[in-house]
Amino acid sequence: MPVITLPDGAQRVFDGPVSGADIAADISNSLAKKALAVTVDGELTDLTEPIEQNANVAIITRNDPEGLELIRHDAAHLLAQAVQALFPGTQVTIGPVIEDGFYYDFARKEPFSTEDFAAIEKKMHQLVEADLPTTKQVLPRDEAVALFEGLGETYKAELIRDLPEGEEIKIYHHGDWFDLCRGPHLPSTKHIGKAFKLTKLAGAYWRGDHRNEQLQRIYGTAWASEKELKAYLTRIEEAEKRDHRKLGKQLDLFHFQEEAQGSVFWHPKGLLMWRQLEAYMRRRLDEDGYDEVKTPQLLDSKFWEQSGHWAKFRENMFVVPDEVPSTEEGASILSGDANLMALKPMNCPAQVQIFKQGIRSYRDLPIRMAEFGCVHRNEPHGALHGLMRVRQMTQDDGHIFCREDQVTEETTRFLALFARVYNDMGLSDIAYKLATRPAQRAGDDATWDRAEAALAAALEATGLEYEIAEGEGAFYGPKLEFHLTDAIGRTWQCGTFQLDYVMPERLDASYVAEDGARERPVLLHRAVFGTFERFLGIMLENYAGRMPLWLSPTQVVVATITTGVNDFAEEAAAAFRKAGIRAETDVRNEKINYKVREHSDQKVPIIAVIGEREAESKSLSIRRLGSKQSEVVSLEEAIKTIGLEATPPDLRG
RNA sequence: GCUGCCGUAGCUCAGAGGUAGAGCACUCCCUUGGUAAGGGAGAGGUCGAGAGUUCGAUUCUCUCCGGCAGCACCA
Repeated sequence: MPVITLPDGAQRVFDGPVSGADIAADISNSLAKKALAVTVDGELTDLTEPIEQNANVAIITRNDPEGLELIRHDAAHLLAQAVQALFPGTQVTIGPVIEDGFYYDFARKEPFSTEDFAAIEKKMHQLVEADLPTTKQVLPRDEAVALFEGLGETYKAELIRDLPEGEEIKIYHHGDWFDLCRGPHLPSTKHIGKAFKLTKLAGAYWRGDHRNEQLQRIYGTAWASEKELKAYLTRIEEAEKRDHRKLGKQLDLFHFQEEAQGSVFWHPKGLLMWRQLEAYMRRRLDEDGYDEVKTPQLLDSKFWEQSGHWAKFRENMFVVPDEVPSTEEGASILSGDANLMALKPMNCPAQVQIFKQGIRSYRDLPIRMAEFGCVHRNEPHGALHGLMRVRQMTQDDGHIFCREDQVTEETTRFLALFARVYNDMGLSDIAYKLATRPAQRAGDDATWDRAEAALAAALEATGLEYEIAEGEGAFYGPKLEFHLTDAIGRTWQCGTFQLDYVMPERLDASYVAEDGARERPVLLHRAVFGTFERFLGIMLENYAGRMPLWLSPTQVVVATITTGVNDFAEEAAAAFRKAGIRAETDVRNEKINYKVREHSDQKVPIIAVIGEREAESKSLSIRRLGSKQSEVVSLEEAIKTIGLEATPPDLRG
């Protein structure tokens, strides 16, 4: 006699096992029609699954978040079903739900093309129309393997073999098509609805390993209603306009060209933003007890061998011989006797050399060393992505050398600095991750245990929510990663904080402890922005190019209405500049409408218009970006208020 | 690096087996106009590079280079 408790607290008693469908029907006819699945004591399950004991049950419809998940999951099956109907011989593999949609990975010799999408979608719609019922079948492992192997579905058979012992092997049928699946699923294909669309086609490695064969992945998006689908597509379209690569071109901030792929040509306006960020960060670091240093670009390979980077990353380093090759030898000199140097891919070994000069005492610690360090990494072609992933980048890098008993305090201190900076930048959507030991690593397990525990403890103390990124740590230590999201939802690691017991050992850094013994310092690698390149990319997308006043390359454009007032315009602009405000004039023989439009397109935050009236009274008509209003104020007043507003956040009173 | 798609004027894009087009931007002329495009004229292209097919290729085929999306990688 199961007692079913519904979300509103109401209870219903049934005299035997009861399914979600029965319960929905018991409540109302309309609910029975809308029901997609149920949660039983919080666990999502099929509508047909019998419930034999007392339970809290909620009926899931397409308007519930779980309902949307189901729609997407079923849409993935639908895609596979349609593809196998249209392209016989295609093998299915996996097809999970992802943010905003789903994908399915297929194995097929011939490539799919996005031109196939129309036909596939059409087939999918037909299958929805056909309203194929879903049925579940549980099979013994051997039979399941045999079933899929018999169909030539070797990937599925492999998946079944690898399922943990004791796990129920479930096959879901949609009409006469079926797939191995954990479930649950919608009652029938009709419930998927019409609000789906195939979006892109890409390669993906079987089981995420590049040594395996590559599959063809078809992505799709699916929603509870066509209205939501349309809203999603519009949202993506809008977001693409905020792409920092587009903004970089439109606003004349930077460019790339193939003679220096992955490296940025910074134009004057882009560099102005960079300079504001750099000056800001330098002030923050000064205030927080860092000593700024500058280390060489090219270092002997022996440092990289010592540090372990040579073994792990040589392929991704720019290596140069340290002598001028003669023409005949030139070609082979890299593999010859010449001593090898490398452009630094990171700053730590170089900064450690500064630490190692002279003898350090425990009294000197912590030493906080900072560097705006330009590094080069030969990233794979396919990895390059605008400012987000480049080959030459400048990190706001820093290394803290401290005693073990200072680790917690330094971590906390860094987290406070990080929070201050991101707050000043107006960035709040940050994901915190604790990246733990990777498979290939240096240092023994006891050291890793210690390092991971220390980082976790410091993080816990801050109360920040974080997720564990298993195996994602650096080869020398665990990391705290700070991820930000770009315009279309991709996430990028910006800041980082790494706890390292290995590098000091390898590079033989030590200090004299209280008892006179030599001790290894703990090395904390840290960056707040990460790199200026990526951080600027994130900022541009975050603000859609409308940067806060203090970061705007041009803060004010003084635009004239007639040439008769040009002198006053020049006078006003000069006065702005004298007050530290970045001002330009626009005295072209153009209409004011035209000028307003052009500077608005260029996202200039303030346009100061001068006509006869303003010139006479030594005033300006101030128009803010995004506003249609304008306000006439005296030149002195404008300088005062704009000057105040343009003050970097850390310098405001 | 892998898979798929793309590469035409400074920018955004159209085009087709027979010597290439638009809008904006640019230059010049007219216009002195009050808050998101005033008018006219002009200049601008080895159609990413190379090879092949063809009487003829920017268009078709192949190779390379670059870009985009995803995967893999990311000290």
